[in-house]
Amino acid sequence: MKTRDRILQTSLQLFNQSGERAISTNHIAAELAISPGNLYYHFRNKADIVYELFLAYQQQVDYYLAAPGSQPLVLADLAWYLEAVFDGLWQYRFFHRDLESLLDADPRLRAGYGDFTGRCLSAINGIFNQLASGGIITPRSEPLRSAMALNVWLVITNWMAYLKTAHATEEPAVLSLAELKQGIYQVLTLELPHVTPEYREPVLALRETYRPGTFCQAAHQSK
Amino acid sequence: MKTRDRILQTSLQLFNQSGERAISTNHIAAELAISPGNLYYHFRNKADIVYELFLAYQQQVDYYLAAPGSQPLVLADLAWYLEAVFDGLWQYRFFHRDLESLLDADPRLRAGYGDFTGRCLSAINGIFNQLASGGIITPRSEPLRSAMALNVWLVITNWMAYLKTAHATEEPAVLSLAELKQGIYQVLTLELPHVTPEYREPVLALRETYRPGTFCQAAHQSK
DNA sequence: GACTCACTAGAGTATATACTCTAATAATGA
DNA sequence: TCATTATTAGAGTATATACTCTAGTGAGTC
Repeated sequence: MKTRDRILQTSLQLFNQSGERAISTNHIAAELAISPGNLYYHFRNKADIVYELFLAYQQQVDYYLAAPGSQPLVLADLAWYLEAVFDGLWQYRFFHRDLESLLDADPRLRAGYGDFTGRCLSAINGIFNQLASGGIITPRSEPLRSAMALNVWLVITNWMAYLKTAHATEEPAVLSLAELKQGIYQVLTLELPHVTPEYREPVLALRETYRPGTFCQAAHQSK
Repeated sequence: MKTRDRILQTSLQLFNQSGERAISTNHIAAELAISPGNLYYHFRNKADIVYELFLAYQQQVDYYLAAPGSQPLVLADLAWYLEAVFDGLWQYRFFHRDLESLLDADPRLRAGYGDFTGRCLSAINGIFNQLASGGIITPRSEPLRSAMALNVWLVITNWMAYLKTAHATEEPAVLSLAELKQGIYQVLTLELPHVTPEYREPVLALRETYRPGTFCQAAHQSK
């Protein structure tokens, strides 16, 4: 593996573990057993590493959240979307911790992240739309759908911080992918009132899969 | 005003402005035109300042979110609660930015914040309960009410980060209390499906008050 | 064999950070 | 009055951080 890629990989791992704030370029170099000079040969500065990680994050989420087109969605699709988003969130989980400082340090990142959020929101909106076509949720007016999509986004992106700050007993807080995915329970709680009567039972059953305390993560695959 | 209080006040102001990460004890001392030694005479370390600010934050929110007792609530009460919570959030807005690092730096804060969140969640839960008594929202089972309360909390505590990261055009992002309170629009969107038919119109009207883009903030006072 | 060039080591720099120490001054109370 | 205590200034320390600079090394090419 090329040094440049190893730097990205190790940075991501250390950032996820301890937060970007706590990890210096010297830490990264030390972990890789390379010299700081070597690291700075491959990256102009720390912000460039973060930015490149953002691009990878963005690419992954964009790919999985690709517009569902115009075909109606079935329930398994909903589960699949949720799993995919939480997977992405998990892999780049350092990112949503003090995002504000990251954006303050890099205007490219600020602009890129603004666009990224916009695409995510309209993707969620589109998914709502196609879930309505599939008869799973009742159709809503556009402004309401947008506000709902934003709420979903707010719950998704804040769920991890909640777990690591309000719930954690350990010091520092550690987290597993399974715990993170309990956030899906919260998202489905959010959508529940909008589910059509005939789909209420199946959605409740799906939701139950992610109930906090339940540590069986069934594989929800489709598509 | 006593130096100790001036340190707290200025720290809060600078933290809110630029984030705790970017503000050193030397910055605080410089802003106050006192010596670093003087600052450290009043506070053992930076974490102690943060902790004391947390105690004030906690006290304020606890006060305003005090259990609504057992009397039913009217719509104005709901508006009042939302305004109060967002006011508290605004006044100590540095806090929910990289909260994780703050908790990592101080075990007292971690423990205190865990309890605090618990109290907030059960307060929200209780408010739901009394809104149901007041005929404003339809009664729900306890587990559903808890999950709803958590979603409300997640939206509230993440709304500011959303504004400052996804929406901001300036660099660094600045924010006004009025913009922040547009988060109430999101919270009411969340509660809308649970509102009883007879209260749907009034709640929609209240919600409209906070619609993003609308910059008139009517004073919602009661109690 | 000389030359190039991507890559690497490692010492070093300027600056910032959290925090300490000593000595001086102001307030207080007997 | 005078001693005690609270408060302050200001220089200083140890450490960390992001980043730079120079001097290579080794694999390939003509």
